[in-house]
Amino acid sequence: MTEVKEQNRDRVARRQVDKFAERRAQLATAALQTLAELGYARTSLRDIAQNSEFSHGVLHYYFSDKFELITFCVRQCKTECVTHYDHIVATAGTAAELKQGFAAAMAGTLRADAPMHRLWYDLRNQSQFEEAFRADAREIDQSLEDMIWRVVTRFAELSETPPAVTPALAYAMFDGLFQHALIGHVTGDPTAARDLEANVPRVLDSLFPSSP
Amino acid sequence: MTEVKEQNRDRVARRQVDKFAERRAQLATAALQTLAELGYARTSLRDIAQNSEFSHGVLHYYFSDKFELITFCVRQCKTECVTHYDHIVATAGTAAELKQGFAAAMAGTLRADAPMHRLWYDLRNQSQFEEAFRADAREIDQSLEDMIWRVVTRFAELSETPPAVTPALAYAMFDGLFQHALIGHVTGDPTAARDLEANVPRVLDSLFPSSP
DNA sequence: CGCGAGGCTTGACAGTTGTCAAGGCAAAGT
DNA sequence: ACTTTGCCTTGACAACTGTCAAGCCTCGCG
Repeated sequence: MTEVKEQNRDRVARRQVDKFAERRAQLATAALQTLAELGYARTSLRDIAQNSEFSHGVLHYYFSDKFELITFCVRQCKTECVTHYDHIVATAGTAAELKQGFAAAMAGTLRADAPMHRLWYDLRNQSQFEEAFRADAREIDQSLEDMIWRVVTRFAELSETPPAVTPALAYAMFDGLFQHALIGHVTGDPTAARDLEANVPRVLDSLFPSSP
Repeated sequence: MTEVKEQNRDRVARRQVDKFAERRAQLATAALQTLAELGYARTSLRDIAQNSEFSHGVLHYYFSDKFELITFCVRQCKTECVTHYDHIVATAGTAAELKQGFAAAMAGTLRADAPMHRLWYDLRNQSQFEEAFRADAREIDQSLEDMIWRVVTRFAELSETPPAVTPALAYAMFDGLFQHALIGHVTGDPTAARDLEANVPRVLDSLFPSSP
């Protein structure tokens, strides 16, 4: 009896926790969409609420303050960003295939998720001014570096050449490449994605001691 | 007599124009300092005025609105950023000297002007959200690209090897490199500047068809 | 000397922002 | 049927923002 009661209470509690987490995610999605559209500087809590189906008061029911909301958003942003290239690494059978697939994936996400990416750069920049964001931004940056490094090392395996750079350097170069393509793409350069797709293989090659 | 009068009036007018321009520059310097410290998102006109020796009303005497002030700042930012490497290009006598001088200059300005640089990245990011900044950001970006390209072509001359990349690609890579070093430096990584100085030569070499 | 204009301060305005308390409403529990 | 609980809305608050008009001070000119 008491046992049954407790079980019920547990189940209810768990359902509530799930629902709570679900709502948080839902609101975070609305927040991400708004942030990606307006940028960090111009996004208010009311803007975010208006982009969801709730009123502005809800945000303080699910998040303690604006920082917690945005931090939560950043973490969710990570999930969307990081997993993009891993299946390419897994499925590519040859070095050339990996190279081309990687370039195509970068150009693809540039075209498809440009607002998301510009938001990521915005938030990473904010972390230079706002200490509260640093830990999360650093964590995401690290997992992006890891992701790039998985591509590089897999390419090294397939082409049987050891890479000539550190993970950090490889990431810095691809990130610079991508960011410039993004700026071009967002500001209306129609060839930005194509140029990126053409440049990624060149940069990837340059990471290895060329011996022709 | 009328001639003398007119000459006087002209001189007075010119002096006023000079004084006007001087004050604008002075206020822009205060604004730049504030922006570099707080970031675009958190800088108000009152913050800027408090960082100068005037009151907040002055800003609307010298600038029509906030956008004009910040745009003016961005242009002034350019002047400070762009001229940094040109004397290295002019004075270097050998390829090795240029390579080392360039790396040292990058590491030096990273250490000395980190807040300025993070502001530049902030503003360039804003230009992805705020169309009003795009033209100026693009212009600065272009002159930075040109500056990098001067280094690269000079290096090509001195080492008698043609570069294997486009100006845009060269700029993207050095910019990525610098930006990651900046983030590291600002967020407390003590080796960021040293790593940058070590990596710049590698990247510079990688821009040329290596033939060992 | 008076006076007009330029340069700057002051104070106020309307709008926006993050925050939070009071309350409504429906579903679950008893 | 009554209460409790969780979820959400509403409305208000104080602080802050960009903007601008009114006025003060000072300097140079007639």
